[in-house]
Amino acid sequence: MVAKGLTRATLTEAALRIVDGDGLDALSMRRLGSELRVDPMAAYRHIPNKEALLDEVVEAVMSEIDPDAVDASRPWQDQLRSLARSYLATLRAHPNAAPLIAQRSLRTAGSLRVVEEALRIMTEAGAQLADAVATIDAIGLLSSGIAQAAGASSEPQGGASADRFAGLPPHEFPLLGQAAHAGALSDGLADVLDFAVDGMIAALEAKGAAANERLTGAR
Amino acid sequence: MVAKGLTRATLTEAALRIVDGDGLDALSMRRLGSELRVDPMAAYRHIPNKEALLDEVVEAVMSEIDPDAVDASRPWQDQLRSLARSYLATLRAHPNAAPLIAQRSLRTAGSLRVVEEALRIMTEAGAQLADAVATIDAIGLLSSGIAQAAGASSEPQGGASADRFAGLPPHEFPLLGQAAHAGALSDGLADVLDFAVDGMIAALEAKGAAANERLTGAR
DNA sequence: ATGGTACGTCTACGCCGTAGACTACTGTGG
DNA sequence: CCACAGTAGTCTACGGCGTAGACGTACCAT
Repeated sequence: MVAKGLTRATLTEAALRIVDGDGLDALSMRRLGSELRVDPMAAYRHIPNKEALLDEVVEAVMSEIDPDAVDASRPWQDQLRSLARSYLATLRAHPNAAPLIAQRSLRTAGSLRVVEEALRIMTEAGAQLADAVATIDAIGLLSSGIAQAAGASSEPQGGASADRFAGLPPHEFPLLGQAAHAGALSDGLADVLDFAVDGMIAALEAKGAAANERLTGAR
Repeated sequence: MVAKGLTRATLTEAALRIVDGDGLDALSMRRLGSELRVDPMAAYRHIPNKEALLDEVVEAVMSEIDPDAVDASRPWQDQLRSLARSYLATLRAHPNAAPLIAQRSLRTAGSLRVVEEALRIMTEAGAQLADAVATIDAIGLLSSGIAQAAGASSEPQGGASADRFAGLPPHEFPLLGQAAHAGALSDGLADVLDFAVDGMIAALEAKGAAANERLTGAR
């Protein structure tokens, strides 16, 4: 009586379930085994070590992103914004896995489709490849950072992190205190990505416009 | 013969030395003890648990940033750029500690001075507080992400990460392959921050200009 | 039927964070 | 001057971790 039919996919699925439900620290090989009603060491028939399992988890999350969801008929700016939003939304669906993704994001194969798609959108709009890479890097880094921060702040207590800033000595930190009272520090995290993306779009537009003027001999 | 004169500061210093030298995983209470030629449990006379020690390490790194290094006579855009650069430079000096900072950055007191300073620069230039917060958040998140990625990529092997992308099937990922060959993926990480900051500056300028026009009734 | 192979199990090793009892020293009030 | 309380470092031990290596057991092709 062996044949529990364990596979890499089953393991990954269970691992992600544990991480989502009980946090990254809760994911141990022993816990994984008990989740699947199997000896902890059984996993090692399918993965070389825990690192590989974590890679698989990252891969699983990243493959939830659907790069084809963007409407190709919209202007490239909208496409880029939409891509960034779905990237962030996916990460926010797995806040506990965000630290993993922050460390491995660009190195995992699952995100390559999204990256390629974003590069296509921007270069077809006339952007330099290096600028496009910078933009998509920034989007990836920001998204994982935001998802991570959002996950971390909600776990310890409720939303008391804003209160800590609100209690700062107002003479030393007037603006921070003000921002805390306005809720800008805690609520606005998701807006950070939009703001940054808009900013980078503006920069790309400016560069593109300058290049066009140079080409057409205008100005 | 007891009196080794252990203090919180000594512990923090040794901890950071271990992290910088041998990586985050190398920092264990036992290792910390042996580094200071002291029983591992001795640390617990000065800190409640390892979490607190990690907080101290983050604090130590953050306090290396000197927010007064920016030249107040320069335009606010340059001040912001300079602040962002010194933030990133500090984090890059401790790449192994970057994951810690990514998780705790805004929650630690040491970074508050920098944040306050950045908010002051931007709001004095006419930016909305919420936009200023978004900008500084993005700078913090990007910097820690960049420092972390830079540290992670150099540790496993040399710089072979670019080669992995270079070996991708060119039909599926033409732009990624191109970017890899151009070195844009690995070398350009530091430029990402500059690019994003420039973009956000552009956005702030645009918003400011629009607000000014509205105020003066121009256009 | 038999031998090989894939998969799950078991035991054990050396790490980890840290609780709790113990010891040696220091500075203070009688 | 001394007892005594408090402080700082030590020791032992517990439960948990990742995983190496030996061991069974069920299947499949010969």
